[in-house]
Amino acid sequence: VYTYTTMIEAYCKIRKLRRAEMLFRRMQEQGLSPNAVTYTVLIGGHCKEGNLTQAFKLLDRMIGEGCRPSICTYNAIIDGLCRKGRIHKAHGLLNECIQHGLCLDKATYTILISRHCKQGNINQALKLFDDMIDHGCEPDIYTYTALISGFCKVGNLENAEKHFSEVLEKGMVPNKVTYTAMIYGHCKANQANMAIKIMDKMIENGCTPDSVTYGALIDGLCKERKVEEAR
RNA sequence: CAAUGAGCCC
Repeated sequence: VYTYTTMIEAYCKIRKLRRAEMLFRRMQEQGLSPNAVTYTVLIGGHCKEGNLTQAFKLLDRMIGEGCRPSICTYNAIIDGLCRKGRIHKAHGLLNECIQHGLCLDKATYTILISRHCKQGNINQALKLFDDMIDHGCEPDIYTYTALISGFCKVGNLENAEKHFSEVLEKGMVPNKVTYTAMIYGHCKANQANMAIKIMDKMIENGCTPDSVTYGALIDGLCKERKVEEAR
């Protein structure tokens, strides 16, 4: 089962869902029962392809066969729904999780926070951030990065910086993604000089800027007509 | 640690 699951995951990663489904069928023909991980991998693969119909079909089947979905299973579907902009339905699934006795985890909240941030709905994101803390679920660097990115997107650098400081105060370590979000925010606010300072700090702290980091920076520099600097 | 979550442009 472990081996099949790993292979199914590999096919999902390279977006060969038909191959993945084939293996899923074959393992059952061999008398092997897919477990929660197998189902989650396949459901996640379909969600990433945007095939929510198939994802829900598998979820039903999983439950029908007495295989209990985990929070990872639901998170995969919640993420898929969010990507399709069906955030309301995603929120609806939270109740289903709770009915199944599952505890929402950091990923659940981060998926939703990230989505609200992308829509510029920072207040809703903050509400979820508070909710998660109320429920004893501590935000981690992923959650903070999503939130910081949300503040950057709406040009609220003050709050972005405030949460960045909070990360440090809590002893968490900002990573490449966190710094890139900050750089993007400053570029967007026409503070390219500050963005460059942040990049220097990022390098000092052992994070290597990647193509996304440079992409954000080049965009910002070009906007400020500092094409030469961008070069 | 076999499965879920965060960053630019498009």
